Amino acid sequence: MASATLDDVATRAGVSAKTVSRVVNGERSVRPETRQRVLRAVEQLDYRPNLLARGLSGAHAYTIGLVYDNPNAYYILAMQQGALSACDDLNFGLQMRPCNSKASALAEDLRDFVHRSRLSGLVLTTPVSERSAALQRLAAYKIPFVRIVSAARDPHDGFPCVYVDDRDAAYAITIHLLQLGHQRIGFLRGGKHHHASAERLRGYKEALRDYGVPPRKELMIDGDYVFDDGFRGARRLLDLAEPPTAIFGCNDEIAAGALAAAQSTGLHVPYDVSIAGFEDSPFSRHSWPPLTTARQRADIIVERATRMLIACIGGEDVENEGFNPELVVRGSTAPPRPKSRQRKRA
Amino acid sequence: MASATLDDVATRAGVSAKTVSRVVNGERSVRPETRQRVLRAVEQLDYRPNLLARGLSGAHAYTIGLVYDNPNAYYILAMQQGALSACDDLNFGLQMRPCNSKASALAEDLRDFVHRSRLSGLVLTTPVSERSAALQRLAAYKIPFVRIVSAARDPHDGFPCVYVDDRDAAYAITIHLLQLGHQRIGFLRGGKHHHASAERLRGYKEALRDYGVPPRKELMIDGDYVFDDGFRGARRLLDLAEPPTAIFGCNDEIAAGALAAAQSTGLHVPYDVSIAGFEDSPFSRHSWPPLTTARQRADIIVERATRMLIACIGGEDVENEGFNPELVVRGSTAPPRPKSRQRKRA
DNA sequence: CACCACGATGACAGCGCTGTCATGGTTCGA
DNA sequence: TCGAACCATGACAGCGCTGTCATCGTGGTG
Repeated sequence: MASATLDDVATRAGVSAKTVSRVVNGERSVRPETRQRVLRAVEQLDYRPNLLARGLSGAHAYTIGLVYDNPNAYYILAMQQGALSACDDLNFGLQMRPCNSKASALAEDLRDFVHRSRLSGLVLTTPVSERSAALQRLAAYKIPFVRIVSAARDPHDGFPCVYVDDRDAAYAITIHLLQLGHQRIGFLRGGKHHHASAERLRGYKEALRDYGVPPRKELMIDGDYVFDDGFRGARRLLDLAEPPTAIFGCNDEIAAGALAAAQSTGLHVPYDVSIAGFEDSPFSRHSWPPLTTARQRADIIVERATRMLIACIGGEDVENEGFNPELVVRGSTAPPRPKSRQRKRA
Repeated sequence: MASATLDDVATRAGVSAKTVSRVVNGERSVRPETRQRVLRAVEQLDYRPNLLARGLSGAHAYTIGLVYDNPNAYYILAMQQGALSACDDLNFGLQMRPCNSKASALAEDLRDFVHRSRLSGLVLTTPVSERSAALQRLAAYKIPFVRIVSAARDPHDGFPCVYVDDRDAAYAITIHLLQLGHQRIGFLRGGKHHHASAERLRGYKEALRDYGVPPRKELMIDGDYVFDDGFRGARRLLDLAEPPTAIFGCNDEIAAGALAAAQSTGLHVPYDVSIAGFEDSPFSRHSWPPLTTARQRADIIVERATRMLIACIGGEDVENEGFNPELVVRGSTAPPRPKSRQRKRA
């Protein structure tokens, strides 16, 4: 009924409880032969360490925190899934924590969160992971963390991270639009305080440059990662004297807003205007037409980050790792209408 | 630095640790005067019980589990928010757990989850809360739980619950459509194994009956709570010889699918066909046109359920409580076109 | 060969709390 | 008036684990 304890395993393996503890925690100084005996006993008894006891006794609770501040439900859920799967696998607990990344006392809020539950460390997702002052403070508090950032390359700044090349994916999307024949491509930017949005903007600009298309200020519109800003931004673009023939939204929700704006104006997507998003959230699959976008496997990315964090906590050296989102072409992008038939509204 | 312990509080209040424990846990037998002294000390030291120690020592871990099996990200997130806010407030921990409600060993999976973390109890959300065989087993395992169910009235079945009157809300939505002048109203049903979907269907039928409109088999289509089924179902409805002038989707995602189907067929919503959803998820606000729907405050409902559960665990008697979703009218519903102009496609 | 360093292991205390039981004081009824 | 019943409180052990330190055996070194 009650699950096996360290002592049960120790008795069965003919060693002391402390030795079992050593094996379970992957400490070095155990003879391979002893280790084998212990592992066998662990398996036979289906032993699983009691997180409560571990936490009470040890220096930390063998539990990590997943910290997010994001309006995107699908994204958060995917991240939770990824973190949960890593934690389950490695016998760690998981605390999920929404937070306010703009709070001035962010680092202190997180510190309290960590101390209260004696957390072993944090996985910081964007945009929390981009508040560099807070990161410094967390490091000063000796709180281990792994962060997920938007960068083309390993930042090599001393903090472990998983980096996602948003620039590259935005570049690919823009190239896709250019290859379809679009020359006037609107860009709806998301969250100024998200580094990812700057990276995506960069990818967009670099693609234009490589195709010899001059960037135009009036085609780039600021906003937040929300539907309404996508809607408003797209309206502004479509009301221009010379409106864009394609719109690239900085994430799927923005793109969904743009799609709604186009439809509310009587335009047909993709015939009158092409629309692309970013993220491959269900949004992009569940609109009509479904959105061309960039697939980001948040679950896999966060699972990786979680494993890195737990390795760090265990004192292992870890290497930063990069991910590339991939282009997903769906029905919301098509070649522009020939000039003569442009701007015809239903 | 390190936070205060029971002993610190005890010393300050001039009592034993056990007495502080009694006060903190709301046990009866403490003199009001002593209680006051202790509470003052607790406040002064900003004492918060250590969940790890509590769990290790006590019969349970002062932590509850939130169990869900739902494809709807917004819904889950809202529920998490609600549970978190109650737990934070009451010094309980929270474990969030997706699960497979169709698993035959559901009760045993949950039991293992509870035992492994020594959870104090579970909040069961739909459809997990509707697997009555599993509920019986959980009760037999002596696992406390509070469930959220779809019912017009307190079920009085001995298990505590929060009940949501889906029937009533579906009735209101259908009446809204009838009052606009619709006579042929399609119904896209969601998840057969969700009791809520049966309740919503019931509300739909009862509204038709009260308006003297005969229900028609061919206008009610089965499916799951997913976009694709909404899309396919709506296509089937719109392809009928005499298609409906309004479609009621069993949740917002289904309705979004129906919306996409209508648009993909060249129909204009709401002029050619009205569409209503259920749930008030961002989906319903972020489509074009935004969806008429029924607002369900999942966060508030789950917060209430969580408080009930914790009260139960503390040995208090609790009363079941009901919630009514409310009708939200948006742009996706309008009077049907006059007969002569119907079925004109763009 | 004596000595030391080091690797492998175990004994033991204690993390912060609650459950159990004991204690002393008070109240109540016969 | 006395004992039973009861209330308020405290002493103490122990939940399952890890950190610290002690112990023992081994191999290398001068």
